[in-house]
Amino acid sequence: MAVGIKDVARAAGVSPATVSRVLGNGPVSTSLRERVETAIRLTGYRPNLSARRLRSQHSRTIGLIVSDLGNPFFTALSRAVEDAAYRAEMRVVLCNTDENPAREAMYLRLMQEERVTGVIYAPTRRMAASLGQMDFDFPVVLVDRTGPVGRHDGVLLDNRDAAGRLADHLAARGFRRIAGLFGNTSSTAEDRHAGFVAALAGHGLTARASFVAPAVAAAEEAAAALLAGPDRPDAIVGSNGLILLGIVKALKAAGFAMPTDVAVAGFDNEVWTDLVGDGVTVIEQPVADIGRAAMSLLFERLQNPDGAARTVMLAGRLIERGSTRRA
Amino acid sequence: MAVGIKDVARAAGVSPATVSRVLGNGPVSTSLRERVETAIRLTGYRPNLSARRLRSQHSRTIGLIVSDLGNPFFTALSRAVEDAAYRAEMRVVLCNTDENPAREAMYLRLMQEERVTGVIYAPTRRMAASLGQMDFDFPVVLVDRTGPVGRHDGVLLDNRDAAGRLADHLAARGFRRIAGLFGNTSSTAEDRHAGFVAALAGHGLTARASFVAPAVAAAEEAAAALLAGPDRPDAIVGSNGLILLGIVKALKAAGFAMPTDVAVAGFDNEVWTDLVGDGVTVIEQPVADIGRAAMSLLFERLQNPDGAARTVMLAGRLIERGSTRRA
DNA sequence: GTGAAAGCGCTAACAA
DNA sequence: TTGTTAGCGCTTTCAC
Repeated sequence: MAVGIKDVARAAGVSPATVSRVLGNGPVSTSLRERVETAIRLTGYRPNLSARRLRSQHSRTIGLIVSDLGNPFFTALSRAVEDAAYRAEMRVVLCNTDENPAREAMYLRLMQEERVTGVIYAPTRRMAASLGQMDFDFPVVLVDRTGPVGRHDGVLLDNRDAAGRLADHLAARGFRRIAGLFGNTSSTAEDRHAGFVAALAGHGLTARASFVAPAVAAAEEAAAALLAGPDRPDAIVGSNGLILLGIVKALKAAGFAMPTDVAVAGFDNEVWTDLVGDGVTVIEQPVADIGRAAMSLLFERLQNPDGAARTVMLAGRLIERGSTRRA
Repeated sequence: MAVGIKDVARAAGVSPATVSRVLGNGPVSTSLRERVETAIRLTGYRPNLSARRLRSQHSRTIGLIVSDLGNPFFTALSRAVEDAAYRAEMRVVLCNTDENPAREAMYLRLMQEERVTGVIYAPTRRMAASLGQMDFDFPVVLVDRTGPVGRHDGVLLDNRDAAGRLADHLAARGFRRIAGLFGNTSSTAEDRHAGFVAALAGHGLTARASFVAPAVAAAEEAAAALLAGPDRPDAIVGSNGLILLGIVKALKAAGFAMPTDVAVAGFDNEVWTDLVGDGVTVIEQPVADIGRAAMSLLFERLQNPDGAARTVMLAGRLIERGSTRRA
């Protein structure tokens, strides 16, 4: 059957404690360490992580709870987090909630049962509301989205600013009948909406904004309705990469060309955005920086559990492409 | 401090064993069960998974080791696997190796230490070669790629057939100077290469095939070289979605139009493929089916550990689009 | 149906 | 530096 620490100890002629010290880089003489290491190799011993964690009371595991792995933003984020964790010799449990609060709750419970060291978490708006009443035995760092004020650390894009710059850009290019599709599950989409509407108002323009499920199909449908309806917009904005894609698909299906018939712009510099037509104007997010910042906040919080909650805000970058060129 | 099973037992006036039975849906009278459940709620008790796993000797965890989460094929696969696991009340630990054998080895070791119930795994070609000498205490199901013959269950696209159909399609459309870029890390790319070359030979054509890193930048560079070199191909094929994207980007950068100057086709029906120009001809993989089949194989193997290794092969679907239309 | 007792595999505390 | 001992929090006998 499975070989345990005692078998290794016997094989090396030492006590289990010494084997344990070798495993944990504890103080062991070189000669014993070598004997133990050979014994480990010979027996094919693999330490049992459950036992280690139970005894040592720390899991060296961080939970990453994202809302949609089908969204390249979150896959990029995951990589950055995993990378940082790897360097810190920690494991990452990756949880995908599909913007479903029930799954979020399930995963939060799981994280508690796993006794994780910390969690990095992009909550839905609905779950963020309940987050205020919940207590966790580990620090939680929110990414991409906000939660109850002052309760958790967080890393965010400056969404209002970025959306405002998008609005300014469209207004400056002479577009006037501007519509926007925003996700209906995140604080982030709300913030982008607010920044967008406010900036347009500053130019004396009224935004035609609506909230949709942050998914390609839903956005495509909503965009098709906009295009078929009366008073067709001359520009449409999407609040994330999936929504933006839906808009572009709807345009294509309806046979509209991109800057000429309707201008398009949005968030997330996804690979396809510079491939379609003359490219789609987007706000690029510093995704890797967001992931790294979240990990830093988490580690700092572990050092200093009682400091005040901090929110790091990063700036987006406007990439102007053909889809908003003015005729 | 953290509340344990004993605290709950005390609060409910029962023994720890009874609380444990409630947790595990064991035989408990309704009245006691209710008392225990209230006590759990009142105390905010969360069972310690490490302790449960240690004692019960099963982790209810499956490991999913994929080679590139930046590849939509693998994110789609992950969803299918996670979905099936969720229904089976199992957890998934998602591991991304970035086609790096060192990371694969690290994760395989981790899976052993976690005492996972089973693993679903897309190995690099290099790691697949060493897989024959490795022994695991859990079943391994290979996905998308093959390993040592007869050693593990597996789920695969019928790659030779699919690549052959792509070749036939191009030949039938009258293309003659056909080049192909294939990934250099997977058995799958090899198989596609073989099927492609063989099918073209059947039409009396010689394929100009080369192997590149399965990533956008590498493919873009290789494609640019093909386009700039002598005897420019009239069609280029990419062996997966990332490579295909690189090819399309190179064409765009060089100012070539898609069916007219050079035809393009490849694997994976990614979202952008029907958006660029008149669409890119692709082989679509039944990704969700692949994931489900892998989970089925895994569960069946757990039931019947000694049966012969099985390989499930699924057919791809050719989607003809504008990028291979003949002038 | 319920409780008492043993022990999963390891590491931490203490002693030597 | 090394070994001995105890016990992390739970589930699983085994009695009743």
